[in-house]
Amino acid sequence: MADGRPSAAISGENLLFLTDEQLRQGIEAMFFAYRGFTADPDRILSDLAYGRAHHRAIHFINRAPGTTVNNLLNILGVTKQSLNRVLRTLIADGLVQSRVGQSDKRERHLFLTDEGRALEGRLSDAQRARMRTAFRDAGPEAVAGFRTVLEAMMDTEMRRTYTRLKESGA
Amino acid sequence: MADGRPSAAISGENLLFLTDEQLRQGIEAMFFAYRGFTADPDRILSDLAYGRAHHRAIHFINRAPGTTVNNLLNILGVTKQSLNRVLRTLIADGLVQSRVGQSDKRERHLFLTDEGRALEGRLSDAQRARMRTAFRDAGPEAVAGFRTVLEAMMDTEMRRTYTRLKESGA
DNA sequence: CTTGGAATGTCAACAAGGCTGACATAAACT
DNA sequence: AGTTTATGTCAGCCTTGTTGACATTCCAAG
Repeated sequence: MADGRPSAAISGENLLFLTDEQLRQGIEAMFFAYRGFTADPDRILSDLAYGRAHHRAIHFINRAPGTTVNNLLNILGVTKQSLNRVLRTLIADGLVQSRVGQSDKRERHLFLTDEGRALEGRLSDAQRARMRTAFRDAGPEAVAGFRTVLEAMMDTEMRRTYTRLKESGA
Repeated sequence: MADGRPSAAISGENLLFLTDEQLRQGIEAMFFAYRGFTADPDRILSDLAYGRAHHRAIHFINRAPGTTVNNLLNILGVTKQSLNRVLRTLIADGLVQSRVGQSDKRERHLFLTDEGRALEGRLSDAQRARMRTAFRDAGPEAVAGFRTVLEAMMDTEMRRTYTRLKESGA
């Protein structure tokens, strides 16, 4: 618990690697970087009376058009009631379209309208711009390391979801 | 905006580097990893009727004992009113002590009590455990890249704060 | 020294977005 | 057919963000 001392997990080449202080720096880096990560879309959204929750819904509907509410729930990791509130406003505002499933009429399939896609574009452009600058400044090897660590930090469940999306994408 | 195409910023060695698809994977990795990052402390906190805001306050008071409310505000990036509510409960519960400044009586200097330090320990232990596993699995070079990218992703202001904390720590 | 403004922190009220509970509808199983 | 399970919606609560109003303290100009 005291700083400077190497922490519990020491094995092989990691002798002087994982001090509590270094872990804490990693924690704080995550905290401050996440603020930067969300800052640009947040600015756009606040002008529109939307929040981060709307952004997340729009992002993943764009990523997997026709997805069901239930599927979106698993990706986002919130309750269906919470997601529903957000979807309701997006549908009312004409950014998202909800179609009753044909094989299973309990399901609603979600799509972005043209207007929804337009906002999605604005938001991703802003977020990608920052990511692009950061990636370029850091260089390809740093980016590879960045992704490796982030993947290792996810829960197993989320890593599976992430991987599935990744492979469906490219 | 279409995937597969290399994005705007192309320069030198980065020829095939920054496609929109890769940037989007970075964005999604951040999203899913941050969930994992906060999951363990969140579980502990929910048993105690505290939230992430309490965790953040406790973390940085521990990191910089005697800090003022105003200073904490700049670190956390929320309004003083919002922080104040959290601090009030922590003080009422005896986890944080607030002392009126001696040179400037408007200021309140914040300290963790023994009980506060105990909770801080539980929370950081949980969060560090995950970070340690991720770092170990990823290896030292990946960790270096991880930190480089995160730093590049911060706003200038936050990067300064982060660096100041980092240098005061080790 | 006093007075007006700036800095610091507190209290109150509101909004976004988490949560659980209750419920309607459709499907599936016995 | 009748019960159980899955999906989605509506209502209400809690945390934590926000702005507005205010008390206290400091400091600088007169």
